[in-house]
Amino acid sequence: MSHEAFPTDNPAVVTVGLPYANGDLHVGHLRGYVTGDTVARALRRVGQQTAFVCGSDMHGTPIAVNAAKEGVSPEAFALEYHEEYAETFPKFNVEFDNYGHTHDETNVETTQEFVRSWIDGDHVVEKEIQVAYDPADDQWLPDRLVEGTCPYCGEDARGDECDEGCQRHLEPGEVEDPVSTLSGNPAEYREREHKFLRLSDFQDYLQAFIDRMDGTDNAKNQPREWIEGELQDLCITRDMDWGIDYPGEDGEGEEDLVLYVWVDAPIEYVSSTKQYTDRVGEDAFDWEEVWTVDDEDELTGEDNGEIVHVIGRDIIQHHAVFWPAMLRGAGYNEPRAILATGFVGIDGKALSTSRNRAVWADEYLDEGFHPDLFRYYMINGSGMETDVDFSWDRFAERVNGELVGNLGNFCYRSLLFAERNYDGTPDADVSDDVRERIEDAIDEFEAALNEYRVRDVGAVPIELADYGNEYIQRNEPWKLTDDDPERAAQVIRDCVQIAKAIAVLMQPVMPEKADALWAQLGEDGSVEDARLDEALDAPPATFDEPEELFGQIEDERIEELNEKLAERVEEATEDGEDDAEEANEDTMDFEPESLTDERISFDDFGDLDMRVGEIETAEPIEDSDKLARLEVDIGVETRQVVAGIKQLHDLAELPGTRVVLLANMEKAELFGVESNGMVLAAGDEADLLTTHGDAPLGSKIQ
RNA sequence: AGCGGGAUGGGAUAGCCAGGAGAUUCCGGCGGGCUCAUAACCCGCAGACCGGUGGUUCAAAUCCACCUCCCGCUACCA
Repeated sequence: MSHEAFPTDNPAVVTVGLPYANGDLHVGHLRGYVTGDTVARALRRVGQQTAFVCGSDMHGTPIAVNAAKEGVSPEAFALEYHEEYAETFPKFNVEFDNYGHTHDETNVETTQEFVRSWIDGDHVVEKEIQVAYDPADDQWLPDRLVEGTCPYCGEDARGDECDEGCQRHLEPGEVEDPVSTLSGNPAEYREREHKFLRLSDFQDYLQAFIDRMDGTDNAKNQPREWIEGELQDLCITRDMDWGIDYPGEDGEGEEDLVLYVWVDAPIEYVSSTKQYTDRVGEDAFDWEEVWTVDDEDELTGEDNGEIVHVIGRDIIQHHAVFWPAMLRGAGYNEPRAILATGFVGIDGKALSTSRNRAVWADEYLDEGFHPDLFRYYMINGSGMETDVDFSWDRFAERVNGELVGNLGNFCYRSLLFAERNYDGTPDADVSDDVRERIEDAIDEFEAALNEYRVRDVGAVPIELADYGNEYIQRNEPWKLTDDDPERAAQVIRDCVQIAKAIAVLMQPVMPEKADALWAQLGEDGSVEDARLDEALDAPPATFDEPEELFGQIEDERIEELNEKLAERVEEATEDGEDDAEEANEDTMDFEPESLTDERISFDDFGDLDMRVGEIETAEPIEDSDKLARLEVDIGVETRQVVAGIKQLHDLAELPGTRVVLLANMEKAELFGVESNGMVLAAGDEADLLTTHGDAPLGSKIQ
């Protein structure tokens, strides 16, 4: 938009959101890294100097908690995952120029420099807040280090959110009956002074920034609510040992405070670029040309480097609000674009690691599938912004149909025909039509990249192969070899040229397969080093017999994989690690109330007039969180009842459900609606009582 | 609840920002062709009036309003 088209004279940095070193990688993570890698490769294709950097996110309370559970240090715990990630990414052809982590020396230094800049610029304020504290262990308990009871719904809740109950976000100090996640000791709240970054200092700046930033619609629009409203101060410190020390004034009295992970996490983008420069030298890539601003007043000037962030759509605010403010406060450059990808689902349902409804990175590779197939599926499956569903069925369908049948088949039949009849590229000129078609493909590649239409970038070679199949079919060179050899040579020359163009254009999405095709054409080196317009240069006059680029995935394979996945999900459910129904998780920790000692007489029981009924209608009561208005047929008449079950049941499914109704309950009026009776239900989840058989409506409970 | 994103032939997806001849591609169905090629490839047909209701316009899948359903975010979780 407001930016100069790629390639620019400045270097670019492409980043992907840091993986949190807390668990194995699955296809959901991989989508982002593949997208970022493809963007970086495509930028290089058009001649943009580009560094692709990332690193592991090592800090934060979840890692501290999980490390404690395993009895290892947070650093050792996180490092293990860090190394796993560093090894896994290249296996998916995600090749970072530098992959660091937030706990390394570079990031500690850079982060502290940032914070000092904010302090010097008077953007940091101090405030007293309530923090949970474990007096027995002399331990502060920020964020998830404390758990207790949700003040809103009474469910067990973590310190930061009511994760099992009402899903509400909880402020520090809100959780009732707090206990330490680490020791289980009861906790108390204490006043504690913390540091805050005054985001409102950057309000005007952010408003201008969001207007000139490029990227996906969600990334450009979602932050507006915050940026155009009142910006709260961001608490940037935590009472923990694990993290980067708050630099403070002369180190006095601040040594027990570390920085909030969302402070040092994005700064790793800068640190990782620095490390890249340290390794290759400033002449090869100068991090300062990208990250620092030559002229403070010229943020949008042409001298600044191009920063492109690829993230998941759940961390937009952090990258489009906090991060630009952090950069600005330290005198750094701003992002040119933020690309927020959608989520990945499995077989039409949400991916769930606890239920093991996931396809793991290692699993995919262990099954022997080529990484480029996965990359293709993720990039070409749908637009970057929308959620994409992964299923082995679809995977096989797309690989077999689009890669094997279309792209692979075209290249194979063309090169094989060329090799058998001409020993390589026929001696003829490329026809004008084909030349123009390839030129169009190159133009579309560049245009799509400049608008961050990554899917369209990936579609270019496929569409070219489509054209190729059509072209070869229409001209039937196999009929011409005898009748019109010159014409046959011409057609095959065109086809070989198209195959070469495909190799160049498919490289960002399928780098390894592109190289394989490149080699089959008899080209030297890697297609990675070929410029985009080399797609039009003549291929070598001779090359060897080609091989099939992609192999069919058999139906039996897919059946196996589906079964494996289904079994795994079932196992995870049976093991009770998690359950099919959200609510069942509560059942695990459920402790029934102790029994009442007081006994009642049979006559007392007889006072309760309970009847079998059937729900006829169920509709929500406006302005109420829980209440629903039910009409229940109890044989002799139909009763209107108000019941607190709105959140706990799908009202649309209730009509037809048999229930037990206390008919002689005193009448009540709730939210202006009369309740004439009471529907019996069990527990906090209001599990409705029903009949086992088919007792007629109106039957008395006795 | 507020904000953001989405709802398109049987399934999956594009188009919407820059409104215009009853809409893309893939899978599936039907009918042809070809045989160089991995039962691949090519051509043709059937099938959606583009979540619902209104509005703007000569013209709307595309703009506006309201509604329904799904997903995300809502600031000191990562």
